[in-house]
Amino acid sequence: MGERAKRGRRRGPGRARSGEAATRREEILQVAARLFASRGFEATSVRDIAEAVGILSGSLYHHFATKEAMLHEILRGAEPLTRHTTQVAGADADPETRLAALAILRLKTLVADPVVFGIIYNNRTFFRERPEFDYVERAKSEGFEAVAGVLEEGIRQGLFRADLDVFLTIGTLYRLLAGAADWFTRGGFVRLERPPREYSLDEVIDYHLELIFRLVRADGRIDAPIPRAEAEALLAPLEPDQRGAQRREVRAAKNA
Amino acid sequence: MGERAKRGRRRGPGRARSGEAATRREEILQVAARLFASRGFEATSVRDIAEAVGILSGSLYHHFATKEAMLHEILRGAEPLTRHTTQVAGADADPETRLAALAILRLKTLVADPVVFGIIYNNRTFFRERPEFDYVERAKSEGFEAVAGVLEEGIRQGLFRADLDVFLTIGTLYRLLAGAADWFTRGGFVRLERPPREYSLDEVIDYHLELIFRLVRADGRIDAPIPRAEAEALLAPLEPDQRGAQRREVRAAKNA
DNA sequence: GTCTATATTATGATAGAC
DNA sequence: GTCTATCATAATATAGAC
Repeated sequence: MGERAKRGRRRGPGRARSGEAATRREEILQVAARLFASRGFEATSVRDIAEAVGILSGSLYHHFATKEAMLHEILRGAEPLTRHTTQVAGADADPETRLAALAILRLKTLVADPVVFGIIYNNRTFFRERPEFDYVERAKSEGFEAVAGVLEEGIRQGLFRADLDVFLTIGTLYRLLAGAADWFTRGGFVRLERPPREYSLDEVIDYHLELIFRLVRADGRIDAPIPRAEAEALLAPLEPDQRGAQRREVRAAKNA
Repeated sequence: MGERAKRGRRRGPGRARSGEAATRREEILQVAARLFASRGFEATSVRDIAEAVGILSGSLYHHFATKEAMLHEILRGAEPLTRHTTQVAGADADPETRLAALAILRLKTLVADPVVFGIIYNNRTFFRERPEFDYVERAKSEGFEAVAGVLEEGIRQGLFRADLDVFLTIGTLYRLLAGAADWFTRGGFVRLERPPREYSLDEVIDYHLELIFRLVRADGRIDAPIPRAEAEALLAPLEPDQRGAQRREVRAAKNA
């Protein structure tokens, strides 16, 4: 009957963090996603989700066939990153600009949707051993290969160090940015005696661009300007990813 | 007797993977630790552990009061790292050597005991929200402060960049090394079309030292030699950490 | 030190009333 | 779309025999 017809409407225009969900179904997904991200998928029970939504566990099965089905649907939120990564890697710009754009894209996207990417990050051993979820890994390696192409081009053009280990570097960048986003978003995995000041996403991006370019650039080019503005321009035409998420650009983190 | 005697003796004296356990209790702890590391603490059931040990779940409670008690005991394996970090940070050597030593110490230790540190890394949200486990975070921040002192001294001496953000940098280093160790130890979180070659721990250490020094050093000092040998010398007098773990020094990883 | 047996609670999931 | 009620299974944990 009518209830299925609503599925088409994924999201309303303004979807803040825990914000308004267009449909009941979406609301449940958001609540579940937050729990999966913070406690882990397996550690979250169907009853936890139901309770957080304010209904009984049995009622969830009116909306979703299984707990896993919820997760699959939540994970679709990660698709744009893979698509955008391939787009940017193949864009018409010099390798430095593309590399910067890829890093910014990644950091902004992970931070813009901390719930989805937190789930991916924090449940990676789970995803790795469940064949039903191997598309998660596949998406990652797709982006990985695209970035490799950019690095290799930069090396050929003499922009990046000839002795750069492309594979090690991309792996490092991915872990670096995932860790940074995780830290920035959630704030805090260390309680310090001298609590540090807060950081804006902008500062965090600059810090990591500098790190990346120091690591990657050929000798003598280390002081060249980092093409951040050009990189942002490359990203501008991309479909606005997680709508509403961008607003949080000036978030801050208290701990490390 | 015959029928139940079989069950107990699942494994002979030569027990696969992570080395001989002196006592039954230790053997159980090792098995449990491996499961906690790979599946997560909450996702591992007492029955899983018992089955892997070769006994019934009820029998575990002869050795341990609760599942959490096992985890607490396993986590004690992480104490040496904190102790050694403080020692090295306060050692009599220039800040560059100490910084290199701290990075090597951390990477080697995480790799030498991937099970314990894998548990810490992969269950960090769990630890964060359980007050009974907050000593895990406290240990981390203790090391954090020690490393901060080294960086600050290096800045004062003009070895490191004056504009270096100490807090951001240490957080980044910690995440970087934790991620690297996780990747190196477990091999693989991406399946690539062009599978990369394997890496020795030595190469991985060199790669990260170079990254760290490129990030941290004052302008003009980037080509100075990295004091790896001196750093290793600083580490030599430390008590040999997890017995038997050192042997695996030349492990390799297939994926990223 | 392990077994058998069991208590208790929590889990994912279903059926049918409203 | 939610509730009530329930099932089957799995969870952590215990008691006492051997």
